[in-house]
Formats: sequence, structure tokens, C-alpha cells
Amino acid sequence: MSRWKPDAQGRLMSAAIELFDEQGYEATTVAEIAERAGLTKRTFFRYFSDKREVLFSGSQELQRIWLEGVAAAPADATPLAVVAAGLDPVAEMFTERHDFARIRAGIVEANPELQERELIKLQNLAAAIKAALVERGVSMNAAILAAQAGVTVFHVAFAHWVQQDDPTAFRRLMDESLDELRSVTAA
Amino acid sequence: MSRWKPDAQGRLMSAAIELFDEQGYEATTVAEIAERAGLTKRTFFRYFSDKREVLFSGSQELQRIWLEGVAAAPADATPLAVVAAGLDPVAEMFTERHDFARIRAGIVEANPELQERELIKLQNLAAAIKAALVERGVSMNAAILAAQAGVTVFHVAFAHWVQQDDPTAFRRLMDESLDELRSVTAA
DNA sequence: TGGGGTATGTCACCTGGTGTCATCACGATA
DNA sequence: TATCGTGATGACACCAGGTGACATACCCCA
Repeated sequence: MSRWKPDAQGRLMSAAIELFDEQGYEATTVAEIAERAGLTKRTFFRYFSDKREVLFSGSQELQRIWLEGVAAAPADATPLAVVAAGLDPVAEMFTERHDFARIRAGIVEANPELQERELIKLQNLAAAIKAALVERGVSMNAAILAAQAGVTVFHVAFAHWVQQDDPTAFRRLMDESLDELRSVTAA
Repeated sequence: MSRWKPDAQGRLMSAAIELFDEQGYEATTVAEIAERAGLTKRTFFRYFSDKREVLFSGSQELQRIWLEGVAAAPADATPLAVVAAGLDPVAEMFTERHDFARIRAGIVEANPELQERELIKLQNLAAAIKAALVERGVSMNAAILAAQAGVTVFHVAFAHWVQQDDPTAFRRLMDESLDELRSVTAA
């Protein structure tokens, strides 16, 4: 028997999402979350830089998976096709987590603070994709806009996906969003 | 002589930007800002919902001006052309404020909290433009993506504009950004 | 002249977030 | 077995952002 119960970070994340769902994000204090996880407020802030961050551990994995897809794209693909190559593995990653995503999306939607954090995570994701494109030889401006376009497509499709019932629809929704973007920007 | 010095809000904004520029955003307390403006902390929060908001009063005017441009677009314009119709007056509005924009951009760039706020302001702007497009009869999905594309173009061009010296370059930079987006999304 | 409205000040309070030090189990080493 | 170092946690004090409640002082208008 080890000295502490295992997976302190996971316990904090579970306790947080439960409490946010039960009584709202603002009405939940960090001390409450820590208490439910059997820890203290100070320990919460050793795992998460701030209260919001406890809902955003997934963004790192999203970025990793998307970048893997980008790296696997054929060398002669257009910049946007390279970005879109990340959408397949991303859709796969999310399909198994539809229920969780819906609960979480409800919490985020009700709190502007959390939306801000979500947006900057997406911005960071776009910056990482942009860097990968530049690494592949794409020009800076094309890389910025292709990466941003891809993230926008993802974001729009994600918003639709959590609002409906079919967990497997994500890939199709992203394609529809991508087509709509192409059609809208066609001269 | 009235009881209070006039333009409390303007004094708070000036004091804030001076202090942020002199000693950094985080190192500046709300009490300091209020003191320099000859007011109290409590009064600061009567004018601004939080510390960051003192740097974002311009976003409302940006939105107003952009929407005026959108409203003036010809009835038969494509959705993206409607959105782009806002760029002319927007460029004009910013041209006179290049110096201020650069100082402010430096402060924002150094502080993730402020970048988050900037992103959600842009998101709100996109939502307002989307609503105007829907009002004109554009479909929901096209409206979302056209509005988001336009705001992205603005954002990218703005980042370039504050990094260089010619205040009049904004319109051209937005056109270049828009062309780049068109070229990147062309099937 | 008095009363209501409005902008501000005062004060107490909560919560997010941090610095600092103490504690305690575990493994390595002798 | 004794000791030492290390890493995760607890305890505690503190600061700053943010809010609620009430007081105050001027202005305008009846």
C-alpha cells in the first residue's frame, strides 16, 4: 500500500466535472473540488495552473493526435489537405467520448471564462499546426491561414456534434464544414 | 464646476494603459490604476467588469463599424463579399490609431489572459456578423463560416499591421490575407 | 426648500492563486 | 538496522481580483 491514494490528478478532474455539473462552475470552489478528491486546495494548484485548466487536459492529446495526422500526410498534398489529414484521427479520438464531451460542452457553454480558455487552446493548436506546415515548406502566410481554417472547421463541426445524438457523425460534420468553407471562399 | 472631474472612464483607461506600459499588466493592481485616475478600486469595477476589460472598450466600436459596412453591402454580394465590405471602414478606423494599437498590442502579446479576452471579443464579433448575414438570408452554416473567415482575415492582417511601420498598410494587408485564404481553400 | 437620483467612497468579505515551511513515507546506501 | 535524500502532500499566511451593502455628497427639479 502506497502512502497516497493513486491518480490524484484524475481524482481532481473527476471531482471537478461532477461538481461543475451538479452545481455550476462558478458556484464550485477549488477547495470543494480538492475536498471531494481527498486533497487540499494547495495540491489542486500543483496539478493545474488555475481552476479552468482542470477541464482542458484533453487539449494536449488533441494536438498530439492532429499533428500525427499532419505528419502522415503525403508530401505533395496541398496545405489545407495536410491540415485536413489530421481530422480522421481526431474524429476517431472523439467518437468514444461523446457523452463526456456533451457534459463538458454544457459546462463550457455556460461560462465565458471557460470559452476564453477554449479559444486560446484552439489558437495554440492552430499555431502548432502552422509550425508543422512551415516545417514542411509551406509559406508563412499560407500556413497561418490553412491552420486557422482547419481549426475553424473543427470548432464549427464540434459545436454541431455535441448538439446532436450520433457519436459517429463527427467526421461527416467536419467534411460538411470544410465543404461549406470552400464554397464560401470560392471567388 | 461639477462635483467630480469629468470622464472617469477615460481617466481609468488612460491610467491603465500607462501603468501597463510602464510596469507590465500583472504587476499593476486595480487599486493603482484607480489611484492614478483619482478614484477608488470600487469605482473601477463600476466601469469595467474586470481588470482586463479596461483594454477592450474599442471592440464595441469595431463591431459597430464593421456591421455598418456589412449593412451597406449590395444585396447580390456573396456572403464573403458582404463580410469583406466591412473591412474598408474598419481599416479607416484603425489607421489613425496605429501608435495606440502598437502599444496596446505589445501589452496584450505579453499576457495570455489578455489574449484570451481578445479571442473571445473576436468570437463575439464573428457571431454578430453571422447574425447579420443570416438576417440577409444567408444560410446558417455559410454565415458561420463566412463570418469566421472574415474575422480570421482581420486578425491575421492586424497582427502584421502592428508589427510594421506604415499606418496606412492595413487595408492592403487585409486584402493580401483574404487572397491568401482564397488561395489556400481553393479545392 | 426639500426630496430623489446618481456617481462616488468605505468597509467587509469571499475566492483564486502563491510562497514557504513542515511532514511523512519510501528507496538507496552503508 | 540506521540514516539520508527525495517527492508528494498538508498547513498556514498572504495578496489581489471582485462583490455586496451602505453612506455620502452633489445635482436637478418640483
